Amino acid sequence: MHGMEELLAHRATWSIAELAREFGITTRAIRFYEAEGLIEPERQGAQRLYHPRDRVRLKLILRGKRLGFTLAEIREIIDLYDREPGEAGQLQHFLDKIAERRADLEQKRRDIALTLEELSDVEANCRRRLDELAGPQRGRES
Amino acid sequence: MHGMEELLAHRATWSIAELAREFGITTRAIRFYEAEGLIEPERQGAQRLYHPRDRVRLKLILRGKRLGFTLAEIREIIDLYDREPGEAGQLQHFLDKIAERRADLEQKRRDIALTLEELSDVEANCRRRLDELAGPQRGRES
DNA sequence: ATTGACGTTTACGTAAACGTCAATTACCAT
DNA sequence: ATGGTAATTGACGTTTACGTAAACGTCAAT
Repeated sequence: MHGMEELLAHRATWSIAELAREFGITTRAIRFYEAEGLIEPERQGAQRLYHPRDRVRLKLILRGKRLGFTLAEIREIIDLYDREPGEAGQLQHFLDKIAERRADLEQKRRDIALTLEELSDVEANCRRRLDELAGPQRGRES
Repeated sequence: MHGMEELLAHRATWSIAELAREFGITTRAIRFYEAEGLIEPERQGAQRLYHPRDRVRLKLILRGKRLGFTLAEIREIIDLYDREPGEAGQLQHFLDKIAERRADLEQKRRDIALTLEELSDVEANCRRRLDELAGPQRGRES
């Protein structure tokens, strides 16, 4: 009944160590993402103070990483998310970027589907052989 | 009406340069994959000769890379594919490996779904603003 | 006053996945 | 025989994404 609030998202700010624990990464990594321009925490003197916005970005970064995007690509994606203004030309270029990302993601999705299918095949073979090893005590089972 | 057969998969063997062209990678990369134990082409003296099996593996490698797997992970996956024997303990350990891969892929799938949704939101906002820029010539449409 | 926990910057190290020469060698056509 | 083209190995360089260590500041508790 204590320490719960450290895990929940109610609080408005976090220290670097808290975020590191929460996301299972090192503080070094978090500072590195900042150096790469992916997050910009507030400063209280020398200390960094992370706001909900930074937490969200961290989540996006980690998700991007799971998908195999480079930090540069992740930055592009994040930039797509929170950009407000937009003259017509910019917006069109913007839509193009989105289309690129989407194509990439859909390729990945196809790749995943294929791999999952193949894994199912492999697994089926595997189980069949396991049955063959376990079963032959009594001829065969149906 | 010539050179077609280089693109098709009928032929039984390929040179390293042919495969490099076909898959859009460098010969250096192909040799590197071999050094990492991901493919083992036949040798004709000094030359390498690639068989259909090697082509398939190259495809798997590139697919794995698109999904952000490391070469070590890709090797594990490939090893899952073409392994014949199996004592019971091995087979179980094997099924565990498959389960791990599957979990990883399903996480990626969720990540992709989320990202695609968010991209759709961003795109919708973007189009709305484009309309706002183009539309106001005549009050508003609808 | 000191210890400990946490934070900071700066700098160098490292693993992965190739790229980029360089120096040879093999094969083919003229 | 002689280019020209394609292949080989080996060595070193490069980028990405941090890890690791050093050297120091800050603050609260003992």
